[in-house]
Formats: sequence, C-alpha cells, structure tokens
Amino acid sequence: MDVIPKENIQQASEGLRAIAHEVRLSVLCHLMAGPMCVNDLIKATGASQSNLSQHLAKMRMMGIISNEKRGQQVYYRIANPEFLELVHVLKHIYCPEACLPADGEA
Amino acid sequence: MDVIPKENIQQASEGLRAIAHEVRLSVLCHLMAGPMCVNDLIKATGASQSNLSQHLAKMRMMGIISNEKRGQQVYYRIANPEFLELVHVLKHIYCPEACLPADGEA
DNA sequence: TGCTAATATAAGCAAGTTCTAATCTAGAAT
DNA sequence: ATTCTAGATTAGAACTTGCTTATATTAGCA
Repeated sequence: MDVIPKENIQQASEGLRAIAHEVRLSVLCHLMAGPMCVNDLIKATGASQSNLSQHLAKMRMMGIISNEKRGQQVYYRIANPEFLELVHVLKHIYCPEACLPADGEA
Repeated sequence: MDVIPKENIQQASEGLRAIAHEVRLSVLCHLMAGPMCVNDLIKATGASQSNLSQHLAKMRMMGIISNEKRGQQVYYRIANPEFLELVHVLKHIYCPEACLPADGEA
C-alpha cells in the first residue's frame, strides 16, 4: 500500500535513536513524573555528571527535552508530548505493571 | 516515583535499538500490511541483498520478526505484536495522515 | 573579590554499528 | 550434472557512539 515516505522513516528512526539508550530512556522515564534538576537526574540514573550532561544535550538538541534555570539548578522537562506518548507505550510494553501504579498522575 | 527497574530500562532500550534504523524500521512498516518475501523487501526498502539479509537476521534474533519458507521464497512477518504497536505509535507520530489511509486493515 | 556548587563543553580513545564485496547453501529447472 | 534463483553468512573497512578525563562557565555566597 502506498509507499512509505522515505523522509518520514528517516525522521522516525532518528527519533528512536535519540531515546534508544539506557541513560537517555531512564531520564525520560524519570521526567514523566515532572521536571527534575540535573543533580537529581545524576542520582536517579547513576550516570556520571559529564556523561549525563552530554546525553541531556543530545536530547535537548533533538527537541525532546527542554531546560530552564531556577536559582542554582537547571531543571529539565519533556518538551515534546509525542515522546511522552512513546515512552508511555514502552512502559506499557516493558514494565510488568510495577511501573504503572495508578495510570494517572501527571 | 518508585524507581524504575534497571533491567526493564535495559530491555526497552535494547528493543528500541533493534528498530532504530532506517532499513529495519522500513521493513517493519512494510510488514504491517502482511508478510512479504525477501526480494520484495529488497525492492521496498532499497537496501542491498546482503545488507537487508543482515538486518532481517538481527530482528529475527531479537524475536521481532519470524520467517517461513514458501516454495522458493522466504516470507517474513512481524512476530511480536508489541512491536507492531510500537510502529503504530511511530507512524501516528511521524506520518502526517498520508500513512494511515483507513486505520484498520490487517 | 575569591570560592564553591552546579552544569556544560572539548578532546581523545574504546567499543559498537553498518556497509560492501565475496563466498556459501539449497532447491528448481534445464 | 549443471546452472539458476533466492537468500544467508563472513570478513573487514569506514563510520558512529559513548565514555572518561580535563577544562570552562556561571551564579550565589562568604
């Protein structure tokens, strides 16, 4: 059925690559619950400061997350609701209930 | 909110990586419409025979697709309905209506 | 003003991915 | 038997990613 536009495939695979990494996916999962500052993300993900910062930069440049300075901390949030949807589906697929305690808690 | 199991993150990111490539994603998109043989997938994706075969092998080993010999051809199909769901969401996100002609046509 | 905490950036190496070209296998057809 | 077709496998080069270490930036504070 109608050929799938090559450009869309390209963009979609690029988007997937942007979240197809343990640290980055972990960040997104944590950000689902609301904005967090870098230091908390370091603790949450277990990545090193520099490493996490680089992963954040990558997702920032892809428009997946955005940041905002509040006092001494920089807070990150999910900027693109579509990625939130994607992570939701992933959670649904890969998390055996445990991850979805109430199913509604923005 | 409750810590996300590291193992799940790991599996999810591995699953994402398995489809985060133009050729592999293209294959999955085409297989959504039903099984196809390798030769048709070569034409559909534009990849070389060897290259496509390698991508198919990777997804086969991840349990995403399965194959079946019919006469001289080997037919591939999506073996894991969860990945079908994932691709659906991707299409929804990245394809501007054009890709979803009727929305129901297994 | 100089220090410290919080984060970003840069450089370089190690590891992983993807592609091409060549070879291999199995079944059909001649 | 040989040849053809469909597809898989292997090897290695080229490219990409990810990590570590070191350095830069910037705001608040003493």
